[in-house]
Amino acid sequence: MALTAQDEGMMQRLGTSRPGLDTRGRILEAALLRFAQYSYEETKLRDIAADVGIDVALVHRTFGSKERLFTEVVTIAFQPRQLFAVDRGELSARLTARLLEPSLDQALRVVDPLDILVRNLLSPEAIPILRAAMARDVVEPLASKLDDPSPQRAALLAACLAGIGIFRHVLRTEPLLEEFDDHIGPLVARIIDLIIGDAPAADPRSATPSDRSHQQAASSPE
Amino acid sequence: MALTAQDEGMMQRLGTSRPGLDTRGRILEAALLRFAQYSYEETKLRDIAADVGIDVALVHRTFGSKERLFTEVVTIAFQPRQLFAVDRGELSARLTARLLEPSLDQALRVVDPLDILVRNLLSPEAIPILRAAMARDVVEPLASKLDDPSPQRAALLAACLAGIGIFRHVLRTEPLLEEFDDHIGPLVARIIDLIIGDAPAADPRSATPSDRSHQQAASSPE
DNA sequence: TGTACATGTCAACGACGGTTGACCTAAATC
DNA sequence: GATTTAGGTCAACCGTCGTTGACATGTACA
Repeated sequence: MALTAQDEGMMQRLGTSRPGLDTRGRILEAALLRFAQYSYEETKLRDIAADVGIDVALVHRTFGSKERLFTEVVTIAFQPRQLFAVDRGELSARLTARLLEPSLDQALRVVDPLDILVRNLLSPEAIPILRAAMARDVVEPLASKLDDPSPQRAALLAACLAGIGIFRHVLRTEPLLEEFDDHIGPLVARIIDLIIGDAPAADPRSATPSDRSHQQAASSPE
Repeated sequence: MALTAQDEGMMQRLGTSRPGLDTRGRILEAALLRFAQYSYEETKLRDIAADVGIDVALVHRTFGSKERLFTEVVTIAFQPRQLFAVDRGELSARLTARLLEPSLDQALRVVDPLDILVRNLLSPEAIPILRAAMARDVVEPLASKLDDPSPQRAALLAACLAGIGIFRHVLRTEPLLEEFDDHIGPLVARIIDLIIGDAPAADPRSATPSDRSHQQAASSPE
């Protein structure tokens, strides 16, 4: 993910306007980082252009519009990153580990779907794009790994993970800021396990104390 | 947007420039609804002004700036709504019920902290304001109700709830859109119970993230 | 060689939205 | 009655940002 030394070397070697030299790719790369770090509105084409070292107009015309650039970024970022390509047993460990990472890591320039999602979840123009990507690249593949094939659990899991990600990396809520310790880390893992957990047969009607109250709650408002 | 019949009646009854007639209050009310339904950037002072039936300039000058208006809105919305003023046993029911509500309900003019939070969580200018309100009005009072006095569980709970709220009301993720049914509703309640759940003593050390044995913990709080 | 096309730059347009200042009007005050 | 003052309008300012069009340059190809 460097763009730097090597690429610039190539730049010089190949001349400024060498056709193939993938300015497009470099724009995408820069955009990826920007959108993972800032919201849709915060991310300005001019900044991306500056990152790459070209003019805004070129950024714009290369992709047709900011929206289309974002769409490509999302598509790339949501590319099956094999985050889910593990046994169900390892899933919570994997996901917890991801959440544990100290921060959206621009130092390593690792861009994860979660980064993009978390940063842009509320931007009106980004929402439709993210919704589609979520369904296609997250909820569906995740659901297919669960005993319960319905997408609801998968969506619920994604929602909770995103919530935690937002509170940590965007809102920067104090108590969640530190490295998850022995106390909170396993709790997160348990939440994940609970959601992806055993068969849906978890018996909605009878058991948990929350059930009774849930019933009344459902019928009450209004 | 709303504030129609009754308000306009008052308007006429009292004359256009009746001093006390709390134009300020009406602005706040309109702003509350706007910010609960749209993001910070989406919410335009001009719209709020139109809602109230006055000029933008007045809205602006009444509060000094958009930011300060937002701050007041947040302060009001986060006012102890006694969402947490229940026994711990009822907490998950209460919170689940809140999440169950069909949508951010502008018809009933019920504005909840969750609405405001969920809509504005990513707006750069809103974040510092929300962070403060979260800590003061949510995490702290919530934490005080838990066995585990540390604010981490409370923050974690808030994060998950916000995530679910965002996916439902903002992203509008398909599988979470319908009313929570018997299947997913109790699951949410169990998640909540798990987080606020039993003593932190849940053995942090031994539990590997993928440890399955803790399912019961969810179903037997208290 | 000349023409086409890709790769760029530069300057400006145009919409939007928070903010500001001049001004108007009607109560309240002296 | 004159003056202050709060409540309010109107028009314009100003910065930002996606977007567009005119133009330059170099490589490819007939």
